[in-house]
Amino acid sequence: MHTLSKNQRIIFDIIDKSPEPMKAYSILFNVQKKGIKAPLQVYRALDKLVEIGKIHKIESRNAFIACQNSSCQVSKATAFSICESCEKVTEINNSSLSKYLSNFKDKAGMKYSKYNLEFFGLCKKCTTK
Amino acid sequence: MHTLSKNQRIIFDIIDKSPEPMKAYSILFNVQKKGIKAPLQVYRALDKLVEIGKIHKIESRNAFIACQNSSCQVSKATAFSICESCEKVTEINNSSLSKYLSNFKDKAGMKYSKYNLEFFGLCKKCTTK
DNA sequence: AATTTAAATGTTATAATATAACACTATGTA
DNA sequence: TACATAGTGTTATATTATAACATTTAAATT
Ligand SMILES: [Zn+2]
Ligand SMILES: [Zn+2]
Ligand SMILES: [Zn+2]
Ligand SMILES: [Zn+2]
Repeated sequence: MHTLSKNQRIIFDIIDKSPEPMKAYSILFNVQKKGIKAPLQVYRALDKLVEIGKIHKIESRNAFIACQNSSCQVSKATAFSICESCEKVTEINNSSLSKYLSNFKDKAGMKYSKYNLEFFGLCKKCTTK
Repeated sequence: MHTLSKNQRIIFDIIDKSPEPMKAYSILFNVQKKGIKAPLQVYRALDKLVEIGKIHKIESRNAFIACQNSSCQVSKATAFSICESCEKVTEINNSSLSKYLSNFKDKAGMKYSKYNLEFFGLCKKCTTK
């Protein structure tokens, strides 16, 4: 089990507590009182946290979310649902989906080691509005 | 059928001719001789071209690729394979995959109108190296 | 054809996201 | 201790993207 460094812990905690994905400079702003003053300190911690699967990057939003899926130790197979109205993001944990995608083979004979899927739409709350 | 404006045409053509996804500022550099001088001119054309499905954005790379899939009029369901070694990107056109994903329903009852999937791995060429 | 509306353009400035380079410190291992 | 690896602090800079405003072009409506 990986033990987080000081900066990694600070930055993971703030992302983990956040109800929504956080952007790097919003994280920076929020951790300045804890002595983290430069973008690079944030990005280095983010890189590591992504690498070990504690957080994921929502590529379409340039934002980071804590892994909601305890089995997801490494960020190899990620899927998210994103509400285009309220921007709520949820990590999808569906074994049928992950099985289907992990076994997917294309014609070109490419061997995949990783995927990222982002669904967009309206969440239940925003649909009924 | 949508007819492209002058800037949209110039920018689509350069992306369409490119063997690899192009980044916005690389596009800008390449079209300056055609009178397009500012980032905004590029981004506005890119936005429109994405909207009408002539190009797609590869989110993990902040780069743009021409749609390889004539049936893909609108960018509602996109899938790509990305080689992490040579950065070759291919649009996946697989009806089983698109059917599976278009019909996917999550537990939260969210209705999806769009998805984007990016597979990562090594292409055939890079595997045998 | 004249009027109106919507879409696209040109331009300057600036915001937001991310990395390079270098010196230094902490931690684990032989 | 000596060595290797990972993490930190700092300054500067690169890259990606949008705001705001004036103007022009194209398309739709009368
Ligand atoms: Zn996860
Ligand atoms: Zn919502
Ligand atoms: Zn397409
Ligand atoms: Zn390759």
